[in-house]
Amino acid sequence: MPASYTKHRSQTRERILEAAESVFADNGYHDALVDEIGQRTSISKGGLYFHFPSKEDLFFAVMDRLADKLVTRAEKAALNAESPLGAAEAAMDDVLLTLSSQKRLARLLITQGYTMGNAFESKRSEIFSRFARVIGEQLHAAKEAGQIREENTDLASLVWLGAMNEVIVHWLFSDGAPPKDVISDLKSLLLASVRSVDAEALR
Amino acid sequence: MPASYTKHRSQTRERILEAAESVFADNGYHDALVDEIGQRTSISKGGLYFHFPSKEDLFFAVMDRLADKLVTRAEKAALNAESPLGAAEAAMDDVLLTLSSQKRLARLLITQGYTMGNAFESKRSEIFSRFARVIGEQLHAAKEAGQIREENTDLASLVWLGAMNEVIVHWLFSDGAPPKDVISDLKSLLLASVRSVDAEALR
DNA sequence: AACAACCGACTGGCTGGTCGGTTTTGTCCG
DNA sequence: CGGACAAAACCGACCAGCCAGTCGGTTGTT
Repeated sequence: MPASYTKHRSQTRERILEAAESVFADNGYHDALVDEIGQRTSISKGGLYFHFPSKEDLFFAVMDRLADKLVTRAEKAALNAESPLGAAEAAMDDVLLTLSSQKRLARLLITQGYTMGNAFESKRSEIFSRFARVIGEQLHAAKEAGQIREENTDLASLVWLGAMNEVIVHWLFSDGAPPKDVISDLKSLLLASVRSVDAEALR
Repeated sequence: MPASYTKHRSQTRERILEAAESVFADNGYHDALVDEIGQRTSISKGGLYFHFPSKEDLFFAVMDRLADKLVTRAEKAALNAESPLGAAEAAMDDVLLTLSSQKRLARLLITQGYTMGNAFESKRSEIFSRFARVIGEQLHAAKEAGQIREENTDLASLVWLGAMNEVIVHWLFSDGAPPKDVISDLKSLLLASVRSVDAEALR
């Protein structure tokens, strides 16, 4: 296989992933038609199946790519913070802002993890675990630094994740109400859930 | 229509709902076969379609029935509490215990709201709103009573709901680890998220 | 020539829903 | 009481639409 193939090949893969993302986001896994992904890509069904063995694999690739993008962004945002707790807050902020500015992505990421029957629920779990880990690491560091009271940082990161998830879902379903101040309220709620009494008194 | 029909009629409906609940819980909406519901009920497909106009309607009926049961239980549990915040805690406790003792129900309720394509996501939203309202009412009362600091009780109820949801999902996907002390840790996290500083100091 | 990349008409399995027919249940009357 | 009648309840073989995946063939690249 000549080397220059691989470049063009990955370009095409990317084009397909892009189109698939939007089709899955619009319709959900079941109602998304492989043919429509073909149309938006101007690649025939046969072409698609040359690059991805099945609709299912394509979907997984889309989800992974999406999670990569978000986690990378969030980690980068966390780097600029001064304290561990600040880092956790920054990561949370970044994810909330990103998702709330891209309704389609939010819908895809949150909603569609479930949509493929029992055999595939684990994919949702896998991706959410990645997010939980990012938060969890910061919380753990914050505990070491005495910034928080909470012992169970793994649980706390789940709580944060779940709360963020639910707030976004709620926003997804109710019309396009932008969660301006909701985000800051949410942050103070979650910070309060873990912050130590000392730190609380300082406010 | 003779009056005595209706009794037998609702019995049969109940039998169908029961079987449908278990089939949907096992397989998810899409992979659940109407024929299998028929088999478990010993009612033919035609019989099912006499009682429910479509698979979709049957699913909705199952979800509504489930939500009814849970909300009723939770409200009852809340009645026995001394304070509003205690009531919120009791309701949370009840739901967590109920769901964690019935994995299949939890899976159905939490997971399957999404599984029917974009047109039906609102059902999930509707049911979750009912739960949020139960929590929200208690939190609001707690605010009036000065038990909590948080202004935005609607948001707080979403946070609680989302956190509970995520913890349960996590438990669903990781093996059968029972969330014994996790529940009490979760409760203290959530209470801390809203409790006023005064109350905190009293602990 | 050889192989990658792509094409698109076709098919095969699947399953919600239908419908003409059968059985059961309740009612009415002689 | 019983038997005739109607409506409800139920049956299950069948149908029709849908769509992921296939495959023999074509085009482009090295």
